[in-house]
Amino acid sequence: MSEPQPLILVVDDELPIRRFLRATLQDDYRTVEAGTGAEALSLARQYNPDAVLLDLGLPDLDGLEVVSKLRTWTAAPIVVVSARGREADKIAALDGGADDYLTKPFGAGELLARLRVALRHAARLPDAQEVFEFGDIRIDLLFRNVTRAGEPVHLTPHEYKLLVTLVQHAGKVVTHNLLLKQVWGPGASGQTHYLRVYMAQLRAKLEVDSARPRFLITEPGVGYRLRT
Amino acid sequence: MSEPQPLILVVDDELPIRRFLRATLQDDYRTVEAGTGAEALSLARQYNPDAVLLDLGLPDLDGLEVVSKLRTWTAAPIVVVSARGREADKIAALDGGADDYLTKPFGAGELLARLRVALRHAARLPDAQEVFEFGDIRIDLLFRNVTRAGEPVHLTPHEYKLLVTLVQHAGKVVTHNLLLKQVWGPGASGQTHYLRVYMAQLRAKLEVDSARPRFLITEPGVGYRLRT
DNA sequence: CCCGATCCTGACGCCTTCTTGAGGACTTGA
DNA sequence: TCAAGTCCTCAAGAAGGCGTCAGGATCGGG
Repeated sequence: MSEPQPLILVVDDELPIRRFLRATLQDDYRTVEAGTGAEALSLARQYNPDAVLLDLGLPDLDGLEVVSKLRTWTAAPIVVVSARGREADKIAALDGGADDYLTKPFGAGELLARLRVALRHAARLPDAQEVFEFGDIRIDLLFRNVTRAGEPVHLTPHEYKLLVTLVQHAGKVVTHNLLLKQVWGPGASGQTHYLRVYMAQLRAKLEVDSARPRFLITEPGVGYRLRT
Repeated sequence: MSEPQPLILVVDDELPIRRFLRATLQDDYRTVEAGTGAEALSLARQYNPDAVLLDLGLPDLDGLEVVSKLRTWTAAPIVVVSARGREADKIAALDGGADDYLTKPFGAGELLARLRVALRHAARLPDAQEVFEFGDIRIDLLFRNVTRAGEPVHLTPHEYKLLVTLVQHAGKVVTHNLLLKQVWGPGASGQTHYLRVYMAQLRAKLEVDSARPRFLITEPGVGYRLRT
């Protein structure tokens, strides 16, 4: 059985360019096309593409916003295509979560090669798990849902990010600095007090006895760990 | 335990460019430099860098050959930097195993951003399992877990660092000064009493008979050794 | 503009960990 | 046998990390 062709979400508001991209990709990939940022986000949810080809110049949303919105729930590679060639634009996009940045005009061959690189990277990743369960806790990364014994648990943004970071390293010790960087961004290094406060809140919401946690384990002097 | 700066192998035969790259990288990374392909391969083996920055125009080997040779044994990201901007060159390099391709001239900011992308990808790859076992003791460096006969053993930060240092030189004698430097940092030189106290604690937690240690061996006047 | 949710910050007590010291055992060589 | 150096053990006080709580600042939606 041959593998199905990867699915690429193509996002561009100009029809001629979409046509060019479609023609370029059609031999090796299946494509889905969106003309606006909102449409892109909706189709991405719907089709869960293997990669996204994204033009930054969209009529409704800023391209960077699309990138960061996508990044909240998917690790699929995003290749940005843009007429803007300024270095600051490239840096913003790449640091914002894009995996590559191509400046128009570019050759079809280079686009395909860079797309192959992106898909190569994605293929090496372990399948991104979307649902985690431990005890009576259930975490759905796709829908940003957390339930305990079936009951929905409301988490604030920081609490949720903290939990996700722990979940993504399930079983391993996650150092204070890594947690701080993931949740509060770089520059929060050393503010371990944040972690104490938010871990306490997470425990209050998820643990039976927050004084004797079963899952959210403290590793003194090092960090925290999610026991599976 | 703070995370060390990533190590970048910089390969370019022109000294001024190497200097430029070094200056660009020096705030965020440690660098190793090579001027030829052969040197690059040898240094890569020796240092196992987190990423490689490679100029294709080398005096001895073809740049593509360096890429494919590296790819036979390492998955570290390779960012190609080249004066050749022809599309065919880019395609060949990217399909040959490079992860990105920058055409000179390029901005320092873009280089750094693309390097961050490359390292971000590498960080998501599954880590190599690092487990050491001797007797009924099992040490998992990745999970920071220590078990004895299957039962988890709780170690304080200093105890754990001390054990890790010994494990990393398993079988060999580790001098007092090296242990002190690794665990207590520079400036603790001469405080061998620390070692006595902490070795005693380790033995109490890991050995059957701490008076007759099977693994944590004293080398009088020199240091300690982990017998395997 | 107001209100609620969320985030930051500080204070406090508890507990673990680290440091330091003292005493005794062992080894080695004179 | 003695002396000197090195090592082990035990314990107590100091230091620092952690959990908890609550007040006030800040943010965002209505």
